[in-house]
Amino acid sequence: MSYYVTMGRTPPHPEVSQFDLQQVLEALVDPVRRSIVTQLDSAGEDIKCGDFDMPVTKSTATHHFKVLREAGLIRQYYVGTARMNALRRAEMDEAFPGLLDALTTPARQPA
Amino acid sequence: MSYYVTMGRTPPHPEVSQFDLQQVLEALVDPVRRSIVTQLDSAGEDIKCGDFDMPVTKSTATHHFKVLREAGLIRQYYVGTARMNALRRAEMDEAFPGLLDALTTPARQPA
DNA sequence: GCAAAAGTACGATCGCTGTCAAACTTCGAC
DNA sequence: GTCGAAGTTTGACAGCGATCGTACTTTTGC
Repeated sequence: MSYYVTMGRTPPHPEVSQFDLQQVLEALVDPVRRSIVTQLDSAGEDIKCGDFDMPVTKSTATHHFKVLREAGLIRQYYVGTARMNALRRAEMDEAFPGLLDALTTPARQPA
Repeated sequence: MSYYVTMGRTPPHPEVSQFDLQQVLEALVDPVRRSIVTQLDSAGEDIKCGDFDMPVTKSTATHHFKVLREAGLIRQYYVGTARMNALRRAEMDEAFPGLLDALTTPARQPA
């Protein structure tokens, strides 16, 4: 367990300047992934992969986290064997003002 | 050419109370459809199907308009042989405040 | 060291959707 | 009425992406 090894397990994260609207929308259009974002937003704190409420297997969950991470929506880091997930709120707001607000705010009319 | 016939050609439109976020996002995730919405928004007036700048054939365009209409994003009506398209801005804002703003406002950071 | 826990990687399905071409319908103009 | 313009409908096709199971890796705790 060295610092180097830990870094080697840190996946790549895009910078704000690299955020792409198309990619972000493709990430958010999936209900499971949108639920992940919503849970992170309402929790207000980082959540480990295994602690989300999700109707899919672990391998599928890994896929969803990867899509969210590569779009810039979440930041992932390890704590022991657990992978923590943090919502990149401020950075998303900087790139796409109002977008996350519109999606995390409960809708007015719809059922 | 009677009033009845004209009505018979009017396609069904959902009411605001029936708008569904999932459906709206699925409509807006497609670049061609998002471009349609953007063009309507910046034009500020109704546009006929044939007057949009689109990289697809007519039959594909028909499909895209249908998806947008069924999601509640546009309202369609006939004027002669031309089918006009109106952005349902106010109704969308009522159902999902800030969503269209976030998508029609040019992004800050991204390329 | 070893086993268990937590995720990841890889292949394989499988359904959905964006696309087109071709045939058809509707309306307006002449 | 005939013709052209404008869209629609239908069927086919291709590619993508969500899903799962299985095998693998990494770390912690004993």
